[in-house]
Amino acid sequence: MARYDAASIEPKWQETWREAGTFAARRDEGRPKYYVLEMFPYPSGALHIGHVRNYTMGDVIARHRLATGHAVLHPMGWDAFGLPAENAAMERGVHPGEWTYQNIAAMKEQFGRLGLTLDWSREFATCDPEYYGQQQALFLDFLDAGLVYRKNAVVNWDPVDMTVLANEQVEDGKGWRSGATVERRELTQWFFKISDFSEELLSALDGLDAWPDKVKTMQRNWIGRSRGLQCAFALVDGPEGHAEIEVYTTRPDTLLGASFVGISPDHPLARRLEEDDADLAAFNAECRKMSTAEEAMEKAEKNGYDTGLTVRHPFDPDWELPVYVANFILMDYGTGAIFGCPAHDQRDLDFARKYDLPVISTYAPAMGEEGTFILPENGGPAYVPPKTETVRYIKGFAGHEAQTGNDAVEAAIGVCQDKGVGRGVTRYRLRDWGLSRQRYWGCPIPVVHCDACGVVPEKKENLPVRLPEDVDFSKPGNALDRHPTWRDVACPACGAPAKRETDTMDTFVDSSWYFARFTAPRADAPTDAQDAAYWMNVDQYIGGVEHAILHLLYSRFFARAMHICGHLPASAVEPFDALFTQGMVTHEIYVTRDERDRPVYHLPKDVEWTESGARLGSTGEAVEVIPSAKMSKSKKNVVDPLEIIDRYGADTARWFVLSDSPPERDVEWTASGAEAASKHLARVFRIATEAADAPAEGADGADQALLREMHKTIHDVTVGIESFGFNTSVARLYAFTNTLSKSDAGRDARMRAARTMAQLMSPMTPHLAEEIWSTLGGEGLIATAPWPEADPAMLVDDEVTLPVQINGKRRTEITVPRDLDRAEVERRALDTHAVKKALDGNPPKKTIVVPGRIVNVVV
RNA sequence: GCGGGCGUGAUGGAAUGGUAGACAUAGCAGACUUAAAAUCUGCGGGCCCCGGUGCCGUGCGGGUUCGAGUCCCGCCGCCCGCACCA
Repeated sequence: MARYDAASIEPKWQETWREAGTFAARRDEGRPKYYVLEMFPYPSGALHIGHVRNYTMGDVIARHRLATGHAVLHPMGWDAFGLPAENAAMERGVHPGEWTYQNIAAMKEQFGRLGLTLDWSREFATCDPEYYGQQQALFLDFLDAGLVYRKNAVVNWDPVDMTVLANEQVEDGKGWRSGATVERRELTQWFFKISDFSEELLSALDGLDAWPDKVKTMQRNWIGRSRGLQCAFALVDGPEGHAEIEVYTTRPDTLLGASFVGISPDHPLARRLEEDDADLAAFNAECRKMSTAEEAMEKAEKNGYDTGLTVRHPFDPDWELPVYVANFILMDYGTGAIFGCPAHDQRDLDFARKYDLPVISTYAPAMGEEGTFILPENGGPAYVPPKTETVRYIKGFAGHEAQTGNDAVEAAIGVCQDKGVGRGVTRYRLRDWGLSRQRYWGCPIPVVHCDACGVVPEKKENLPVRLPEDVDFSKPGNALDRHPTWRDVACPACGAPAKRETDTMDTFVDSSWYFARFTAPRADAPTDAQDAAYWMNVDQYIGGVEHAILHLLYSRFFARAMHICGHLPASAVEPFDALFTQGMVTHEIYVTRDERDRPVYHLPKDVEWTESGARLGSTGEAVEVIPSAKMSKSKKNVVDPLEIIDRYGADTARWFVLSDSPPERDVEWTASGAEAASKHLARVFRIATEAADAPAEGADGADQALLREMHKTIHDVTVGIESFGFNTSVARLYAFTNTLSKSDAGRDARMRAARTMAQLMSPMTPHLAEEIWSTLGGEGLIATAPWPEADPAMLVDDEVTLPVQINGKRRTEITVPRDLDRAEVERRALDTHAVKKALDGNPPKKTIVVPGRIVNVVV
């Protein structure tokens, strides 16, 4: 009897599939198409177990669809631009391109061992000039269509390294390399006009039925449509040209609770006032020494600076309110100015208490709902009920005394407009997408700056604008910008000497259309109309929930923009029909500190466990263990799946990552269990191949019992795969293995059951399945054999056991024919000893019979 | 801070509002074996006047329901995102 030997089986079948071209995607108008896509990886150089989980899930879907007769597109590529390559260049002196392509080669080899159904003929990396050249063509088309523009925006500036920092590179307000305090600096940058699509991107979410609700909710909140009032507070003795402050508020119903007006440190008035006020200039400078990350701003202590100016309340010219510059007001949102209503906003209340400003409630809980309510002016917290709740207005000026916040806001807007105080507006939180990056390793923005002509787009025939190879990474900053000659170019318009743009594109641009490029990866335009029409949309997109907002929103925008420019059909403006967000694989993090107390991360395989705790295997240095977090290259808490593949085979790794944890949930990686998965596959192989040696005649009824169980398994496993319940499919297959091993059925039934089991396992453990299939005389490749179908007649049992509850607690059970009518079920339940005893001769108060499920008797 | 999610035995987890703990891992006991490995069988939430038609039990506290792990409200803990990490 042959033993299960993954090391010999797996390469054999991989070779067979490769030679047969089993997984090459072909347009076939006679079949339904199915495009399954997992978010493509950053080529860190090492496949980690999170990748294995992610790509195995997609592979299960792809293999299942292949078996159900679909023309499947399952491509793979590399999200290859980005910071890590530049960091490697600075740390090790290796060129980012060389480093990246080496990593790609290494990872591709690792991918190859997993037995995935990938069509490698469509592979590309976003750093390939062929890809980013097409991306530059898209940029030029977007520019033509008015979807791109330039404006000033703030960046994190490291004054020592003289370079722009990513938010990730700012730690506690300091640059990660220099340790210098980071400042904000304004640069002219390129923007995509995603805000033009705010309403469209919001309302179209309603049609995405196969997206997780949580992702749609996050996107809705991110886009953040709000209805409010824009109105002006007239300045008393303001500087010239500053007659009033325009504010935006979503709570105009609280206008009579206003106690101050706050403006952003970047507000034009704040900038004007700091010219004459050194203290304010210092305050603003301090505010600008903050990371551009919104999170940092929200967490920072709320500070204000009293400008000494006052404004008049729009309803009462005698009511003057102080004007503060406040560090928590964003210039990017609304008008960069607010009025503060401390009674109904905790942040404003904290601010008012800090600067001794009045607190004026405009509403309080409705009559009869006061409970232990304390007015904020009497020391209570800010009263901020949901806008849907009915409250009682103390200082209302519009609508009823008792009304919901929503009604009050609309009424207030109406009254204000009638009075000529402001106007109702709809706003969105979503900001335009700044795509400029001051870095080398990205897609060059294909424009030229000419003294005479201004900003001139590069000619399409000159694309791609290639990155230069000879670059210097000995200094921080943009290596492209300091290249001696690359910038020098003739103006595409007038031919005079001009300078290339040295900013490159955000890597989110690269990943915002790769799914479309996969449909025609070698086309000499961004897409090919026929291929796009055939393959789009992505039927199933799979990736991490960490991409729930930015990547997915940007891709939705890009698909619309590409449609406007003629690169995608109208049917593809929502590019992902179904989305699944798989959980992350987490792992402990191991850290030591360098001489400047900065963290140095270590791979789990470099850490050894001794009695005295975790230590570095190489030096014995003690290692600090930080609790599990998302596996990331930067934290180095990654596990090498190759070790498992080397030891047990790819099928074991695949089986293991699919079992146990539900795919949408995070899973903590532990080494234990791989052994068990491997044993199980060996058992499956043995039980399946032994079926051929079974006696021709089985025990009475055993064939029928086995086949009945087989059909139930087909049903359950299929449902599991189609609903991303891979762990339950695996569990069901474990159970069926036990059934088969204990069965007394005859040879034919057992071989049939074993072949079916192999088919059901084939999406998860494809090599093992092929081996069993061929051993048991299956026809052709199991990869393309038609998926088994469950016979509905075999799924139902003749008798069912119903639990009988008394007052909701299970007390006994009855076994009845499946179709027994409700009244008879009730009669039999009431006839049980337990129920009769509980009733004690009295009639039941109520009896609930749920056919096929349960009986509940209320006494 | 704001937005979103998650929380069930020692462990991973199962459960259209209907028998909580399927399936598996670790563990324990047994069979086979000179022995080990492999394999097979069984046990497997807690408590107790422990074999009973017994009590408790799905992070904590309330609520809705004939019935709640599941729905609602309020907490606690952990995780993700916050626009220049990808």
